[in-house]
Amino acid sequence: MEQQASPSHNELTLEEELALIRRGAEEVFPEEELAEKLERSRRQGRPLRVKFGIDPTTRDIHLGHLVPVLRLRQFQRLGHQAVLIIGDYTATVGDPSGRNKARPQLTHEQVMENARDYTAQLFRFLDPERTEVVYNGEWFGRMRFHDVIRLLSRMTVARMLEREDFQKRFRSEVPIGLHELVYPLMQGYDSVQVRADIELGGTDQKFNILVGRDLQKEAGQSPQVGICYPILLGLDGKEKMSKSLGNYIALADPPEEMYGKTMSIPDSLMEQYYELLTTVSLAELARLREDLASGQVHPRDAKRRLAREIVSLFYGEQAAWEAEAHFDRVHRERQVPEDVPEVALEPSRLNDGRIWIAQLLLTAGLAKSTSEARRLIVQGGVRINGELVANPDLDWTVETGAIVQVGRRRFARVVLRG
RNA sequence: GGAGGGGUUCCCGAGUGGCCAAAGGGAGCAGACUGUAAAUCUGCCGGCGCUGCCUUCGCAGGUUCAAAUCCUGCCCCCUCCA
Repeated sequence: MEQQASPSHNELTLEEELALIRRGAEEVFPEEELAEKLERSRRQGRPLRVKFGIDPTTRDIHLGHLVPVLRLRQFQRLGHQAVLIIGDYTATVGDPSGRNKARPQLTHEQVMENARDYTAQLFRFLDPERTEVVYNGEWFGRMRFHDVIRLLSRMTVARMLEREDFQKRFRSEVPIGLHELVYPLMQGYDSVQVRADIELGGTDQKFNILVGRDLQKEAGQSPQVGICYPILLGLDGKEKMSKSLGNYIALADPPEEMYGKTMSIPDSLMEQYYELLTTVSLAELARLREDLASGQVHPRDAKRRLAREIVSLFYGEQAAWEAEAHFDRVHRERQVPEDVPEVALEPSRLNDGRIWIAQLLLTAGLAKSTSEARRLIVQGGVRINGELVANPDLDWTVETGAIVQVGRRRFARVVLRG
């Protein structure tokens, strides 16, 4: 799939290297400095230090988090040095970038726990030989109050409040905590500490990355180049991918789910996903775009391939084909999947071997309440063994092995226990 | 510290004594169409074995036949002044 780019600089021209690096990037600033840095790196035989920071604020990471990581991997394959910053300190502050309210502040213990999971997951993609992992608590934990004050003096209130996200919150009277104003300085200071040549991040990180440049300059370092990637949109195609919006594909999702979720994205999202999440070459993507435009390729087939690519990234090609087969069985042929979760019913809870259908849906987790179950039935969304259930008052005679279905894709298999 | 504005159902946001389980929008769910796409159309969208009943409008009390709406206290947020 991906050209396993050689660690040695010499096999690629500068232009080729630049092209690989620029893939998917929405912004590189300053543009010229990137080429200069690469050029100098080649001349001196010194790999660039490419910084990427994560705040372990949650345990499960999703594809959105992965975008810069995959780009970081690209750098490694080109022979550069990844500097992975675990924001154990910054996570307890909370990055306000692009937020419409303050993040909840986590305790250091929570953060450290998350951090373990995080790094384990990321090393499925990164080359440990070329990755330096550092915790920013290393330096922030040692700072004295007067060090903090000195750091704060580098920023002006006006510059902070210019930001769109703060402006919005200010206007709509949503509180802005002072600690939130400190965040960009902390991230910027990380860059000074690790002497970053390049920092990767989402476009929402632009401000923070620029602050890093300022601080580096003041520290007498050559300022880092920022490379920002678009914020990956979620499955709905509208909002950014995020856990709280529920429009995400988690790294931990099983293959079938990854495949299915990918198939449910709007067509308009395919190109972004291809570019940011797969290793399909840019030349091939250009061709695919043409074929789609001319009708040579059905969008559905392009999406099937995308889904396979994404599953392969995590589980390998074999699993990808299996996920596809599973998908076809369930969704194209509309058969019941083979791995339906079971609902265990205790005979003692039955009346004469019967159970109220709404209660069954509730027990099976297919409805949140009997009221909801009722609605689903009335609206024609419930089937037992493929038979539409029309009566919300039905007392159903339990049959072991029966398949209860809500909507198109939620199933449960009834099992009598005892 | 002083003055003013505000806290409504998942989110935004209307509602200032009964017609309010609370307008409208968004999200979500179900149905039709389809490629588990988009767009569109229809319905639902607090709970309860549900033609009825119960619980909700920051919290706690009170007035009233009747309160999201009036009164008192408390908590939280915002703005302006300093």
